Parts: sequence; structure tokens; C-alpha cells
Amino acid sequence: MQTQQRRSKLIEFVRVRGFAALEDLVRELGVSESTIRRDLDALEDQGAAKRTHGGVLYSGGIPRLSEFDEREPANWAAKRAIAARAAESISDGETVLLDGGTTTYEVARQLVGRSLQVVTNSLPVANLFASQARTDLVLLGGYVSPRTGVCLGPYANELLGRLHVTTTVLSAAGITAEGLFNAHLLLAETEQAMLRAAGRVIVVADSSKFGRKSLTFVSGLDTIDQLVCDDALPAAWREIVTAAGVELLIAPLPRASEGAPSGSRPIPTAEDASA
Amino acid sequence: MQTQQRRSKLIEFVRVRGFAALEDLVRELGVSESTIRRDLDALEDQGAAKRTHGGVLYSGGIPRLSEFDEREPANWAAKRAIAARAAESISDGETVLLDGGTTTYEVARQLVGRSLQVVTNSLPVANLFASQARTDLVLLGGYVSPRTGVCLGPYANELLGRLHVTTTVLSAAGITAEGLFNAHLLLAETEQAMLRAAGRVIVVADSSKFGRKSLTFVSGLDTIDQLVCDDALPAAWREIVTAAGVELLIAPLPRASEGAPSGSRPIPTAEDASA
DNA sequence: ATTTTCGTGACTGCTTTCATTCATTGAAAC
DNA sequence: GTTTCAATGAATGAAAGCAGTCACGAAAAT
Repeated sequence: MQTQQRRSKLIEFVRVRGFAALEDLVRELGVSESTIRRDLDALEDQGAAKRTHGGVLYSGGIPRLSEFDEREPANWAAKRAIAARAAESISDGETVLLDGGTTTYEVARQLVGRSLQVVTNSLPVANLFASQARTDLVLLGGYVSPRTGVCLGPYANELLGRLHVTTTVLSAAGITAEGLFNAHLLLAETEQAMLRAAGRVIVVADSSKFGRKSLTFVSGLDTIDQLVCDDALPAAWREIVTAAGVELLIAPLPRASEGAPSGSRPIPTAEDASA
Repeated sequence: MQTQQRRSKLIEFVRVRGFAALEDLVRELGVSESTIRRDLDALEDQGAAKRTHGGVLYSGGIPRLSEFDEREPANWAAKRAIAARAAESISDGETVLLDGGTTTYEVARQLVGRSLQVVTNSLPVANLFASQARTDLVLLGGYVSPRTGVCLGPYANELLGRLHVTTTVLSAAGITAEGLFNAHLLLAETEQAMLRAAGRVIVVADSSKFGRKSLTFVSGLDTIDQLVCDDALPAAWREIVTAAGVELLIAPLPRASEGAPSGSRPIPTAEDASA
């Protein structure tokens, strides 16, 4: 009964690559196409793999962090624009501290390939820079939250206490006149440590975050140096923010049939990472 | 010029899912199949995605660390077998410390889906467990080596000094009668800290590692509890190892037309994780 | 020994996907 | 205003993949 063994080999093969063409599997396992198809059907029934035209897709252990799957395109455009604006204000050679929000992740993507020192507690962000020779990467350790992939806990905070960075880029779940709010209790503490470690604090948040509170208070507006938001932010909020001594950077939303957000290249994306 | 924008959206869509059918993309982006095909061609040229029959496979942001690209199939079979044997000797509920070698990575893959606490300094290993609800993950922080994706430096060592784990799984670049050797100076220090943190030390190394020294001495054989190796290990070495008080576990290489390696199930795979 | 069962591989239409070509469109350039 | 050019969408024949069927052989059951 080597059927089971072959299927184990098969799923293993698929897991390593994330995807395998039917043809590859025939060659690899030395059985007929029909047999592979039957194996695939069986494995799909078990939920271990997902068939596609011409191949199989692994549907098991690849880390798909739930927080990053939501991303409705609407919010996403704003996040992208904000991230581009924030990335602009960061110069080469800086030491940048990035937290683990989705908007911050977009900022991180814009920074891939730049000459920077990056400090982060976010596993997804770290992955972006891990193989980049031009970026030094320092990862804060600690307990990794399964949903968001960020490192939390006393170890992260303690290490942060001993670091100093030129710029901290922070996200927020809510912003009011009182200050920033976040949805995660432990994360709030880590973010406070991040604020203390920074020479300059940039907060990235789309306009929907304003006027909303969230679970825990993180910090007052006075600790923020710059706030990047999309252009849908009402004037009233702009006044509140600037009155608190925060420099407000507005990222223009790319409306339909309009060109690139601001400057040189249209929209930096994954190409930069793989170049 | 919204071509770029659409392609960014496209690659983003693909990135989130890992794979997307052409049909999905047509629906999502609201353009014709032809356009999607052209986009896919362009993105494939850039290396951001890989086309398959009926869809696209994301090939961008997953960390392509040079060390993990080598993997000649020959060594790899041995590593696989060794990893399977090592994973067997780990029980559910243990706290396991994994270092950053490629063999250790294989062990980690075998452990995905198990109920464990995992501690690691390796980014690739952390990625395996990041989204697993059944595995608690603790990441050691520090400076991330671009080539191997492991966290190094005093911070990692210091944190290790305060941890205790039931089992440490360690790899080695060379093994002689004197002990273990490793190729990276900073890593040696971190591995020494790992040894001190462990109640039980398992070293995974294929037979080609024996008799070879490497840059730095890590530890004597007496600190090792178990050593997992493939069955090509000469008898002379087996004696040396066991004489040093190390329990030797031999992983049978699955030869052609031979059955399952050892006991019950052939090779623990994704079924376990997804069951 | 015979029968049954199961896994396997080959074959056959049928469906889906692919690459190529061509006409249209809309914006920029002249 | 006209030209130019890139981008798009539709259409076509070719190629690839798919489900279903059948026959063969080995192992298990009778």
C-alpha cells in the first residue's frame, strides 16, 4: 500500500512550493496523470490541497494572517496613498521603526529597496526586508500574535527601551482630540515604548479613523510630530490636529482617471522587492 | 494611465491569496481577459508573479533567502528523513527551541500543526508557525542576517538567557570528536545560549557533516543529548558519538521502492495540520 | 483455486485556457 | 485639426487540461 506514501510525498512537494503543476507531479512521482488526478481529488476532499486548472495549490500551512486578508479595496486606496506620502518623508540612511498595522505595512512596502535601518515588531514587515541586502533589519522579539503577526510582550518593550531611532511610523485604530487609540491592550504598551524610542513620530491613519476611539488609549496628540492622512479629512479635524502642534501631511487620493499620487514613479510595488 | 494602478491592484490581489484564477481577476478588476493576460505577462517579466494554466501564482514577497535556494535534492532527502525522525521524538505540549539551519527548518515543517510552544530566532521558521492557532510562537529578536534570516546579536542571547525550554533542536555545519562547529561567528554565541536554555538538546546533521570543522567551535559533544543523522554514517563515527554519551538516532533514507521509514505513519504531513 | 476488490494507466470526447491577430478607442503629440 | 501611439477588448484556431470509461494486474477475501 504505497498510495498513502505517494500522497504524503505529493502533499509535501506541493507544500514546499505552494503550487505544483500536474505535469511536475507526474515527473516527480513517476506515476500516470490519472493517478495524480485521483490523488489530488482525494487530497482536496481532505482539505489539504486545492485543485486548479493545471495544478494544485497548497491550502495548509502558508501563513495567511487574517488581518491582512480583509482589506477592502476602498480603504486600501487610501492606505496606499497615505503610505506613499509617509514613505516620501523618510530619507535614506535613517533608522525607521515600523509597527504592525496594515497601513504601516504599506509604508514598509514603499520602503523596500531603500538604504535604511529598519526596526520592527511585525513579522510581515520583517519578511519584506529580510532578504534585502541594502536594508539592515532589527526585529523585536517576543510573543507573536497569531492574528496580526506582531511581537508583543515585555521582551519587546524592554528591548525598545534600549533603542533609539530617528523615525517611528505608527498606525492607529482611532484618533480623537485626546490622542491615539488602539485595539490591542498589549500592543498599546509596545507602541508607547516605540514613541519613547523615537526622535520623530509619524502617525499614518486614513480619515475614517478620526473621531473613533478604540480599546486602549495609546498617547496624546502632543507626542506626534507628523500625521499622514488622506484628503477626505474634514477641515475641523485638520484644525484640531494642527492646533495640537502636529504637522499634517495630506495624501491625495488618486481619483479615477487621475495619474500618480505626487511625484516621480507612479506607484512602487512588489517589483521593487524582487528587483 | 491607469494601467499601472490596475497592475498594482492585481499583484496585491494575488499576493493576499497566493494564487488567483484568471477568471477571478477579470471579475475583480472589471477588465477583459485579454488585458489580464497582458498584465500577467508583464508582471511575470518583472518576476512579481508566475503564470500557470488558468491563473497566477504569487512569487514576490515571500522571503527568498539565498541559503534556502540551494537545496540540492540529494542532501535534501537526507534532511527530510532526519527531520522526520527528530520531529517524532518531540511530544505535544513541549516547548521547543529551533535554530535557523535548513535541516532545522525541515524539522519545523514537520511540526506545523502540532500543539507546541515554539521558540526560534529564525524568520523562515517563525513564518511557518505565525498563523497557526495551535502553536504558541516566541520569536527571539535582534539583528536579522540577510542571508539566513536568523536573528543574531546580544539581544537574542540575552533573551535566551532568561528562557527555559524542554527541547532545543540545533543544526551544525560540522561535527568532529571535539564537538559542534558552525560557520557564523555571532550565531555560535547564540547557539551556545540555546544550549544553556535547554532541558534536552537534539542535534540534527546529515552524515556529510561529520569529520568537518567549520569557522567556530560551538560546543562539545557532551552537551548533546540526542543526535539525529542519516544511515550513511560510518560505524566509526557512531562509536565516537555514543561513547560521548550521546543517544544516536538514525533516520533511514527512503531508498527507491522501499516502504515507510520506520513505524506507524509514513511521513507526517499536512493532513495532520489541517485535520 | 477462484473471486472480488482496489489501484493503476490508457483512451476518448469535451471543456477550458492560451496565443495571436485585428479593429476600436482615447489621450497625447504634432 | 490631424496624426500617433499605447491600451483595450473581441475573435479565432491551437493547445492543454478534465471527467469518465474501460481493461489490466496484484493483493486480499472467499
